[in-house]
Amino acid sequence: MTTEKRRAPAGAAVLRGEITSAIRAAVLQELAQVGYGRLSIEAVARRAGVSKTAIYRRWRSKLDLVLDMVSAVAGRNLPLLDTGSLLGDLEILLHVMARALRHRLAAQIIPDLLAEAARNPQIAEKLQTALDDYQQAVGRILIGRAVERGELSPDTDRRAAVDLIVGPVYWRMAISRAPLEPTEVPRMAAAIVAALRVASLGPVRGEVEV
Amino acid sequence: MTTEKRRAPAGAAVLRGEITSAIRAAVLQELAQVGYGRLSIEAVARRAGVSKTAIYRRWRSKLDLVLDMVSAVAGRNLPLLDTGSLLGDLEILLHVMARALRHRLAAQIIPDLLAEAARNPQIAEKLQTALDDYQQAVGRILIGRAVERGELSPDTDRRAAVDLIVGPVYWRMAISRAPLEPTEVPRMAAAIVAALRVASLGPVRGEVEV
DNA sequence: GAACGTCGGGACGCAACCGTACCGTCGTTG
DNA sequence: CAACGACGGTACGGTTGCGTCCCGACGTTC
Repeated sequence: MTTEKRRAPAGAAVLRGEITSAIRAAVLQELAQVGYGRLSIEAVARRAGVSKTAIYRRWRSKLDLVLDMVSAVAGRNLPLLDTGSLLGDLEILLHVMARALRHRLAAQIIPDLLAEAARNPQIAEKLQTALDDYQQAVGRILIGRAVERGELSPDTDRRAAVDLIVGPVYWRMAISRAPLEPTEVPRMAAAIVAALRVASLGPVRGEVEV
Repeated sequence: MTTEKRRAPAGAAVLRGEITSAIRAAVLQELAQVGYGRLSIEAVARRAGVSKTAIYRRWRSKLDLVLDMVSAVAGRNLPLLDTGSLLGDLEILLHVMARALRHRLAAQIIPDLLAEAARNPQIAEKLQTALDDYQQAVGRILIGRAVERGELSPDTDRRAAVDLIVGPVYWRMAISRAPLEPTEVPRMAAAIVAALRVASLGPVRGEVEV
């Protein structure tokens, strides 16, 4: 046995990036069109104009493929401008979310994967992690700044705050699927600010009589 | 040819209700476990302990089956108590929604079907109709009453109001999938009331500088 | 109590997809 | 310029599900 040095792969023996990109794009299209449940490697290959082998060489399975794409997208940060006021920050966040959800692909894929996450532990982990990061970022940045400025009480419940912030836009665009005009954003932001102020005051008396 | 009267089907020649129920239950279980995309008649039959034929005799196809179940569930009304105040009404609505979404089946099936609706026109029609009804009911009942009481301005945007009301609970329970403690409901309701008051004031000046 | 007629069940042909094995191709490296 | 070695593509067996057809079973009605 000779312990000879392996030559580094080169020439035609190297993954072609164009093909990898084609596969990624095809996956997004398929994901939007048929959802994760019915996503088939064959269809992806067909759409990408590529052989199945090309896919299996890059990812071990369908799950692997999707997980990889999720982490690629979900890893992005959330670089929000600091406008100097909770209201301004909120408007920007809402605009960013609305713009993202306006894309056909995103508006179909995100709800689909979130639903899938409820039953697939692997996807759930990746996705919930990303989601938690996102929510924590929103909480830390938006709420944190507002607290520093004195706009909100320091013991604001971040989770509850995030629900109030993110819920309405998501409902409107991903569930109700009605367009959110950019002109509506300021009003929604103002409403949310009011909600956050009240929510940060702590528990409210007002039990419902049953 | 004798034009004899047909005897009405009777005896063993009649659909057995118990089997229909078994199928319905099995569909819900399967829908929750694998989603609409991967829902298979065979699996439903297996789980229900029934033959495929039994299913095809009742519904023409998978789509038919699901559509039928959707309309059965979605047809329900929303009989909200009138507590005399927007806050009280809101608390009840939130409790009702939270309770519904706490059920494992509902929490899995609803987001799944909503995602599916985005790509399947038939489901979309049935589901969006139900959703619109629901939203209109919320708008008409909750907002309408509040307007009558003078708690909100008459020209409140109902769609925007519904987003503010329904979005946060849905996000918390169906997307973020964190439990919503009953004790949190009053605070959330109070926050939403504040948001609605502000939102009903009409457009807000406060464009974001970019 | 016999005839009726739909019932549920099993089997079938067809189609789609999974994941793998093999084969000729091709660009770089030494 | 020749040898290397991973590349992309085709072909394959196995599995699963769809929707249909035919069969014996069975309870009511006349």
